[in-house]
Amino acid sequence: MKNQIHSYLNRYASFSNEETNAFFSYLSPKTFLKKDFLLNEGDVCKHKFFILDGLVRLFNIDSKGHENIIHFGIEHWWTTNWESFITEKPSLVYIQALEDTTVLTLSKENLEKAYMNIPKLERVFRITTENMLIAIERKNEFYIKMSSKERYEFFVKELPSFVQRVPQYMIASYLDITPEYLSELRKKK
Amino acid sequence: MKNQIHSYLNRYASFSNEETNAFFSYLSPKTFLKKDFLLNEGDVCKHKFFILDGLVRLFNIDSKGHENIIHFGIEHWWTTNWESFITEKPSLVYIQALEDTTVLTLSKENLEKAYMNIPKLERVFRITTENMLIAIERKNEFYIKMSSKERYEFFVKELPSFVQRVPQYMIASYLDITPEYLSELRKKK
DNA sequence: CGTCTATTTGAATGTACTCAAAAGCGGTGG
DNA sequence: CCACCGCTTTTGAGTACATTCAAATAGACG
Repeated sequence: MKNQIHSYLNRYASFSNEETNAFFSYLSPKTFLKKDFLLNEGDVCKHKFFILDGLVRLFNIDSKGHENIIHFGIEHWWTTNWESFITEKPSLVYIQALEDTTVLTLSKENLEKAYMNIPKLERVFRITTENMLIAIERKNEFYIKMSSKERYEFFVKELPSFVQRVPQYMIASYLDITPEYLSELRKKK
Repeated sequence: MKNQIHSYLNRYASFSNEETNAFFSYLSPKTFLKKDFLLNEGDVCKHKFFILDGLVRLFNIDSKGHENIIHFGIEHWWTTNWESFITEKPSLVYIQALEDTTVLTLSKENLEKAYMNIPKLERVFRITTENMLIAIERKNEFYIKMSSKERYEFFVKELPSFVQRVPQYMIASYLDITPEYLSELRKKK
């Protein structure tokens, strides 16, 4: 698990073992059971989570009481509510484990310390944030142009493991399709 | 114009006049006439542009020959094709001036030099990239939930200056509405 | 004033949603 | 091991939202 962190850091700058260890010391492992919340609506999101094992969803509940899934998170991904984490305002979303999930937590406090002690980290996080930006924009461009059917087919093709692990109505929510209509689409195909 | 840059840099770290000047020396002004392209599809995007005055659009052309506007850029905003700029792959999009536009260009080469000479810049760009990420996610969440009508009303309310300066069919494109339907919506209202 | 571009209008169509109800499926207790 | 309960998925009818295509009208600019 330290390996994963080491290779993550060394993608965009070179870190000695000491530096990796220093960074690692800011992280602490935590386990959530299925249905546990990593973050509740209304709370300030004080951590980034590096998922070692498991699956989470980030969602909100709208004025009609409907859950809207915004992201999934899976092994080897960082997940957090960026907006709340950065602005330190109460979260509008929930993060919930869909399976028993083990994470490394990185508190905002520790992250700031880490930036101070290992300035090279700024570069790593600058670059990985840029990459996320690209990924989000690319996803948007695809999704906006696609019909519901195409979105679903794309999802199945790109993320087959999610199709196995996530109930269909949650996939529908993520793709902004009603569960009824997704069911129809699957039949037609 | 150096003021704008100075205040931009000092939002997230403190820069001396010397450092600001050093950064400024990496920038070079350039003027584009209305309809000129800052970036062509197929070219690698080698610059970030800080818009001093004017208005640009970033768009692609889909398989049916339709233009799809992805972003607008306006005074005091940075604009670029992130994906091409970062990956150095040919751009899938165009950036075009909708008015006569003056920018400061920052080449990727110069930006890398600047990171080397003024490491604090990593922090500034890390933070501003995070802020962009938040802005994009927030926009998505809003837009996904909104009907065409709501999207248009939101746009008019949030960005009234664009409504003045951008032709209606381009606003339709940006909001993913056909120009015909946007026309209807405006009538109904 | 004429030409080119942008906007509006209208009819027909398609895509996706709502609501209600039925069917399927998995786990739990008897 | 079966029966039941709760949750997920499917089915179907009716409807709303938004698109396509074609054509008319309006506006901007030389």
